[in-house]
Amino acid sequence: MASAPSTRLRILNFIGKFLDDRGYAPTVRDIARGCKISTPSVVQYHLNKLEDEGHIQRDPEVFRSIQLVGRKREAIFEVPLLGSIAAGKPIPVPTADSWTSAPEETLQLTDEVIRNRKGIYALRVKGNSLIDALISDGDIVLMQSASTVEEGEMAAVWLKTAQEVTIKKVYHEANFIKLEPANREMAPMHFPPDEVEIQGRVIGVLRKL
Amino acid sequence: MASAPSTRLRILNFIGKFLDDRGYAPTVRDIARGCKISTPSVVQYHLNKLEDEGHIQRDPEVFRSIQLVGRKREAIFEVPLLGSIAAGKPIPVPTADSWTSAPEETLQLTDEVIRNRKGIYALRVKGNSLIDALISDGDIVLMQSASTVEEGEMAAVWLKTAQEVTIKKVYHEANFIKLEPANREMAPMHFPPDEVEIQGRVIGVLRKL
DNA sequence: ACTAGTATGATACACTTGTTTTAAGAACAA
DNA sequence: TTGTTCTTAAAACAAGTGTATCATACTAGT
Repeated sequence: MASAPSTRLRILNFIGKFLDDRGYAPTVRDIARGCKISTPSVVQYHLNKLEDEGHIQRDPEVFRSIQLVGRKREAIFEVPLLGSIAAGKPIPVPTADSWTSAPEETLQLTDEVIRNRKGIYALRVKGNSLIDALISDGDIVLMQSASTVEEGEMAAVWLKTAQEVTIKKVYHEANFIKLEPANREMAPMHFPPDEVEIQGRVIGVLRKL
Repeated sequence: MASAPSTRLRILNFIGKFLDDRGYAPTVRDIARGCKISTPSVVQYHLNKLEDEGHIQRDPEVFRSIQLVGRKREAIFEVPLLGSIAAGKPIPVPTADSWTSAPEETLQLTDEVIRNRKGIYALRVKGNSLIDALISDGDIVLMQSASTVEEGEMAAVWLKTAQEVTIKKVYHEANFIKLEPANREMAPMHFPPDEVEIQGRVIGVLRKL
């Protein structure tokens, strides 16, 4: 068992702080200096313990290779904010160009949301035309490029004669395409297949207040 | 000017890849091996150029101190998912214990959403009782501990006699507290001050589809 | 008291690694 | 040509650094 506000813990905290401050890991002697330990061997001793306990991880013989386990690194994805989605306007669809040229604005999202899907972009919602999809003015919709979607997936669709974009769950029925609002209190609508055009899959909604 | 798919660029990409793979920076000799360069001095030469150009940054004499500028480090926050929010149940309010003991589940969010606010936690929404706040079943609500909120801020409030939790914009009026739904098509409600209890500030909603 | 496990200390070895020096070829402009 | 700049090359130095060894003290359990 660890005993006091032990040297062990001091070392662990020092490593974290060093990492935050400098961006790379401390050496054995950095730790010794920082924790007022007289000699590398004591640090070495505790580092071995910490590694056994699973708190840190390091590559033998490699300088500055200490890493804190449980600290995630580099799971951030930059998602381009390609424009806005508003009533009566087709949504901006990403072109080949969109991915290479730097967009004006980006969102930073984690792996958890992206789940290594490709072709993700974001649109800011303007107005309350999507209220039946439980999406309000100012929300950000995460899209994935797609011209078809699976049964029941949420998609942004363009209604040709209505000249309107909407977000609904899409089901393919016999001779119609059924569009079902996220808000189940509202009735689904049916359209002939050539009347709707899938603009992309909706994979998330983000509302910052 | 840089000329070809130059050695310079190869080195830069190698550094990035090495960083992703190993979690710490390569040495001059690592780079030489990885880019099929015969000698450290060539790498050294290009590293100096890259540093002049502002692409990398490093501390002289410090091993493995290369960092890519423009790469965010440590912008991920782990937000504990403390429970769920459902109709007719008070929401879980974080205790001192909640922050120290490891929660079963966490969300990873970026600085962009957290904006160095403290006391952030998350709740999963069960059921459709919050539909008038444009929040549906399965959504995740980001909360900040608070017992009072500013005018017009979105808050989770406990309605005492109704025995119900709801999410509304809060306004303090003469003798009443006005609760306004996010969905503006719906009417606001008024309650005497001792009838409502602020459980926390709502700082965001996340819907994964 | 005895022993085992834990923690601290001092010192030294050998390898890693940033850096310097010197050299030479290639591209380009004056 | 001449000179300058950019690039690749080889070798070596000196300091930084992980690691090992040996020794000492403290604590807890028997």
